Amino acid sequence: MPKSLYIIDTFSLIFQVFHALPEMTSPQGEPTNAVYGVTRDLITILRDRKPDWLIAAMDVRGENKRNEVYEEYKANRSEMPEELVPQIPMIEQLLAGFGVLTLGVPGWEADDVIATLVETVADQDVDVTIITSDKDIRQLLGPKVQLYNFRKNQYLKEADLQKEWGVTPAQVIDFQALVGDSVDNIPGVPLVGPKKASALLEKFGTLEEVLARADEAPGAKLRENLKTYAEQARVSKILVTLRRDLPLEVDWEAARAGQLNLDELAELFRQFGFRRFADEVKTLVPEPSDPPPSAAVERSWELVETAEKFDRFLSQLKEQQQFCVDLETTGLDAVQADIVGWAVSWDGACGYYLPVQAPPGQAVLDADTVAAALKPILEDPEVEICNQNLKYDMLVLRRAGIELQGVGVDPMVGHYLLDAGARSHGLDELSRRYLQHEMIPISDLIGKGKSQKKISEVDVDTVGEYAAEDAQIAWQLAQLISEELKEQGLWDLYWDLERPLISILTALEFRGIRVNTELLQGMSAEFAERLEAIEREIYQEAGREFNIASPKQLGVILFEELQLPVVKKTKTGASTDQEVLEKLAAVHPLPAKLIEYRQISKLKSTYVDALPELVNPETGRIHASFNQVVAATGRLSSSDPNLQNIPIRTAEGRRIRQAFIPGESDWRLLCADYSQVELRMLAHFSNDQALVDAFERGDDIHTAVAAKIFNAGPEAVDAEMRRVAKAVNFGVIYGQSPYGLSINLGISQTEAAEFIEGYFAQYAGVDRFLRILLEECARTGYATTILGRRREIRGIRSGLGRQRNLPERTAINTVIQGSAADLIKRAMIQTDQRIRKDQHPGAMLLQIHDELVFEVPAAEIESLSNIVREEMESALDLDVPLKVDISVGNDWLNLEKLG
DNA sequence: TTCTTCACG
DNA sequence: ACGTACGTGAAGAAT
Repeated sequence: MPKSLYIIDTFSLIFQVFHALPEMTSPQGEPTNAVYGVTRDLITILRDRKPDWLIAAMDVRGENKRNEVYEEYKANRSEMPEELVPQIPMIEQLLAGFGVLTLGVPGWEADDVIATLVETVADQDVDVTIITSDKDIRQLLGPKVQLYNFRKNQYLKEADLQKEWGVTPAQVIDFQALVGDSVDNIPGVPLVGPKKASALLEKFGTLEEVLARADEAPGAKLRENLKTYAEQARVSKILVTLRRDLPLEVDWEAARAGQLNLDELAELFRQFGFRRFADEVKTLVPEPSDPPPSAAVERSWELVETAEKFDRFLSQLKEQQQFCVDLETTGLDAVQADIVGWAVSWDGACGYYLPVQAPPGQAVLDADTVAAALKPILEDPEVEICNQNLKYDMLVLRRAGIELQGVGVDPMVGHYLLDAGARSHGLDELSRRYLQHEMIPISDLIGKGKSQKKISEVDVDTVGEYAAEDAQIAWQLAQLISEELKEQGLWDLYWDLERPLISILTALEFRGIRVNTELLQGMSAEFAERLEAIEREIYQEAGREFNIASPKQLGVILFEELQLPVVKKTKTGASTDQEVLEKLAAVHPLPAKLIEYRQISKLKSTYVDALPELVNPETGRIHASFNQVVAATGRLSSSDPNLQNIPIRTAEGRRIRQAFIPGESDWRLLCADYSQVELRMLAHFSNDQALVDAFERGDDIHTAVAAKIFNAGPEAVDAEMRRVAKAVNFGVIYGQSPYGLSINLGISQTEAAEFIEGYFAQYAGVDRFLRILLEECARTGYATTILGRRREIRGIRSGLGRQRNLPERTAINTVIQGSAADLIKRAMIQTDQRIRKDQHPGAMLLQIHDELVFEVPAAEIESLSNIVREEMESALDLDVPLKVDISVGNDWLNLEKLG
């Protein structure tokens, strides 16, 4: 059986699908029709053709070599359509996800790459199919080479060429040289089209023969042209001749078709909004898939399970200034997990595993002995320790009485700075990406589903191999990512900001926050009663019982049975969200009750009932996670539970805050929040005089802006004017559109547009800043914050209208939100340093984007408040003052403002 | 697992 | 003509 090679003429395919398909957009609003078309075609090829190899030939930027022969070559090519430009990188990601090898040679065209590939396999038993609509490539046709046009679903073989052009593949070049090509601006010979070219070549055989015997051609004008334009025909021939000898190294293993990265594809499809492809691609992976080639470094590992081995290990470890520690533990929750074993590596090549828990009959080290021996090393600030997600290990160690000091490079956190928007910063993904190494899945050890084993029940050899691999790979990644951080100018941001934050977050999570569970249980009972009462009223109004929590069933009640109007739709049906219910409340009593039900039920299930479940029985406190690598803007996020979204906006919800209390009765909570940080950032960046002045005077910023846009004195600003100004202020930070503002304020789009115009007229500096921001982002491809944190943003248009698309809004918001995140991170570090230097008993408990919460002995409120205010207000030196408001109380609800 | 809804800055 | 502020996490229903 001959093998089959499919080669995609990538840009030919892209242009075809782009023009064939209607406009489509991703959930983010980026155009996706070409991406969609390419996806569909790739799936079709892999599913229906099952090629052995699949290669995408690309044009690569660089001086086009054909221009050296003929300046005008492709001179009349128009620019790529605007809607297609952002789709090219998306398609590149897609090809990578499908595991399609892409090949290109700078300065040469995809056609030449294809010709070279065809030449490379010419003497082998390989059938080649080239996916293209390009006629130039017909010169490659042969007994084993065919072309395929996807849109026409049409193959073109050697024999078809004879029918269509009346020439043999060997004559294609001469044929095109005579005919020319207006698309590529190849001149050819005037008066000669396909028909005449075909006739001439049939009679004379070759171009040279045609030119030599021009006198024998029919027609006076034709004879003259063949002589006059002989040289032009020869140049044309050079232009259309594809190079078959480009320097091309083909990695045939990488070119093997069907090596899909399903995780990556799933993520891409989600991003692009291609729901139906997700399942389809799963069927394309041959089962079982062969593991890809292993890492470049030869790795080995040793089990350290006896006292003698441990002594030898320890003396070696003491020599190391840098190493990686990875703990295997009994659980995922770091503040409840015990150590099962220690994996250590200091060169990526050799790894060690020290078991302290194992199945009966297997030798282990004594847990306390190991911890005691390692403690001084881990607590030596001169020893640099790295690991993937080091915060986890630090938390487990804290519980074992060890406070790790020398935090080095955490590849996860480092990678977050390199590519904040990456789908994953996980070890598996980084290993694939940086080391081309597929890691042992944890499920190989403990299985999955309900038959999962505990890791302490798995034999030490199996766990050891797995654990040592983790430590070794993390060590290698730490080296590679350090280098890349340095190359990209992100090292200082890592070392001075994110790295110290790892320790701070560890301490904060370890400490946790005390919660009054009795109070919450009381509220739960109260809410339960109220829900029952509202439920009865709802059933009465609806005329029957149904599941109120089901948007689908509720839709039936509202829009079919009660015949209320559909206000807006979701993907799956009529929307029943709060905005809709508020509108419907005007015409029926039921929606108002639904709003109340939803509110109480949300509070009960998400907070009142969930929080007590998360109280750690050992500490009586909640130890939430603060994640450093989730938010693409640089913010932290919180989970298990999310303590950054505890209700405050409604009186009913705010009551939940009463349950958050200091750890001791004579302690208090102290909350410090930045006043208007994002608008201050905007003022700083834009240096807009009016805005800066307002902050320097200490004006209420919304009132000041209202006065400006309504052209009134500040004393004349009423509540309504201030409300409008506040919405406009928020809008600026988000890259507002008149539509968005009109919805927010409940006014017409025309009015909204006028407010926006008014704002930018008064604050011309802001207008200028935003234009420059977008211009820079379009040029560099990144939004960059005040401390140099970067987020890749694709799809910024260079035209600078005020109507902004998603990438533009994202860019604006990322710079502002991200800079505010930089600010508070630095404030956390400064404050933490001061607290430790002054040996202050106060402790940081929470960070909520622009706010820090501490607990402090009542007697030390003033001292802590001074530290916090000073450090927060001086964390960055901006062109506007920073203002911090501080309040103190016995719980998180009843706070009184200080000073 | 995905969708809808809603809590926060 | 279309869809529309930025960034998160969690619960419950539907798939």
